[in-house]
Amino acid sequence: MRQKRKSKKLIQIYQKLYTSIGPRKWWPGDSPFEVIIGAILTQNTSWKNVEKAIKALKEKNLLDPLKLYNLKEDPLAKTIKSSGFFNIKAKRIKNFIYFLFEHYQGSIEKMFSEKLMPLRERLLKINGIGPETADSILLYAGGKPIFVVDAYTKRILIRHNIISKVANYSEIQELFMENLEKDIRMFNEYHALFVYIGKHFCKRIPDCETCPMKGL
DNA sequence: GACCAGGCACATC
DNA sequence: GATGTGCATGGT
Repeated sequence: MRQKRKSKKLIQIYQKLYTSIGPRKWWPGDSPFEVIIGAILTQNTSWKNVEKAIKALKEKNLLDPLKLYNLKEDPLAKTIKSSGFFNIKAKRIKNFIYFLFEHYQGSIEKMFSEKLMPLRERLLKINGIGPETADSILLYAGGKPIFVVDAYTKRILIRHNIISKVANYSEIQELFMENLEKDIRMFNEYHALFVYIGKHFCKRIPDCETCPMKGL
């Protein structure tokens, strides 16, 4: 498909999803820091289980960079137990916190004052932060124009014959970044709408008949 | 009781 | 570089 057609197609899908489903108001969270912690906790995990973990952190008054800096890994793991993979996620949160203090004196604001791509490269060097987590942090916590790709995005695009089964993260991301305006608001909604479609229609056993993307 | 969920790192070939 | 596996809880 030529560039212009691709771009038209992607805009068409977005408009269909937005008009039939409406704004998703993502990311649920009271602060950029909460969004970052949520992004790590939701790795291969249902959001319901993540919400419980975040609630537990709030109840212990631990949802704060310095508090987490001073908290040992073991009590952190116990607190986020409901999110699954709790030992490894406790490590990943601590890795991010150490990064935040090492480079930005623990300030989320200072971190996000960095330019998009240099910051993305730095985030990706943290053990436990991969492309989806990094991009979620950049877009939903930092308000930066980057397109987030996830398992739902890939599944939906494969089923609509827009990408091949072997397409990797950066190929899928480039499809959107190179064919759409770098519009933060749209990137925010677009990914959230894909998650909605993935959860409700484009499941392992898909429900294509009532799916808003039917025919696209 | 199997299967899945808003990934990632690491081992092995 | 591609493919497989461990990490773990809670909902359907």
